[in-house]
Amino acid sequence: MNIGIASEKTGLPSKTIRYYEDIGLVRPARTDNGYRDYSASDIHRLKFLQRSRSLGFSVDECRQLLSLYQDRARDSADVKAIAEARLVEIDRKIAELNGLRHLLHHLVEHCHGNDRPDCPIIDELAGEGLVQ
Amino acid sequence: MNIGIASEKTGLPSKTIRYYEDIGLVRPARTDNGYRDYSASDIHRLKFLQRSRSLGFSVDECRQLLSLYQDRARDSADVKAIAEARLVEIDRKIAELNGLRHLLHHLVEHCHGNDRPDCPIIDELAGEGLVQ
DNA sequence: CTTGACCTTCCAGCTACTGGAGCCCTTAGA
DNA sequence: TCTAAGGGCTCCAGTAGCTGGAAGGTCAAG
Repeated sequence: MNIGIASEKTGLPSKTIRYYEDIGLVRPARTDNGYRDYSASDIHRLKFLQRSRSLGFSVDECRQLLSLYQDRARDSADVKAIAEARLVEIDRKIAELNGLRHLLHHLVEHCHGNDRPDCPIIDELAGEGLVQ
Repeated sequence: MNIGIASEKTGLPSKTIRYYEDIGLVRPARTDNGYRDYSASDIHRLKFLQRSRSLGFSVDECRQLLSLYQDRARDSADVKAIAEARLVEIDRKIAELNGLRHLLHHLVEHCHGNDRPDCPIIDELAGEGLVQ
């Protein structure tokens, strides 16, 4: 199966699929003319990667998850640990963004947004602001 | 004022300050020995950048904000527009992360996390999962 | 005179791709 | 049989925003 079809089946751009090969996440066969030839199990692997990435796992975490996936004797605890670490990270990020959102919203609300120069947002950035 | 002191005063690493000079955000004088020499107004600019960056503005937005800051005849509306765009982006990101968090939390909750291989997280990633 | 803490420049690397150039292969139509 | 379109291939460079490190210059203290 050519890379274009693999791309359609997995929802990953061809460029990305080649990249995943570069970094050793997938190893398709090659046909005589040098084209990559994806098997059903390659497609499965790529879909696994697509889903993992879209759940926010880093490429390196995906690598670990893939190897746990292949490992019939894995401990589910190992998978859970990776997912929980991700969850903690996501929570941290959400909290950070909520903090920013709060500050920024506060500033935006106090800015008239007209044709005059006085602006609490700029004042804040300049260190003469609303927020202590 | 040497870069080390500027770093202390602004909370930005020296490397970052040099980088900001590279991309034209700040232009310190030089002393005879070739050392960068930061004036009070350079420090002010750097602090402005530090605050803007920590509020989540991109370097390019910081550039725009800085030039609005210098512009005594600015319209506060222009500043507000940049901040509002940032706010929209932050909200989008928060929503995305909340979605991920929800999914991942759901999966983690259903994983026993023991020494057995069966794991709904892996199943989900493999496309045989809980989530439709 | 030496030591150590600074400073300088330049180059490479990080994440996870993405775009583009320049080329080859295959297939359908004129 | 020629040609054009639409794949595919490799390799190189660029994205954001730094960060680390090498190799060297400068300065103040002891």
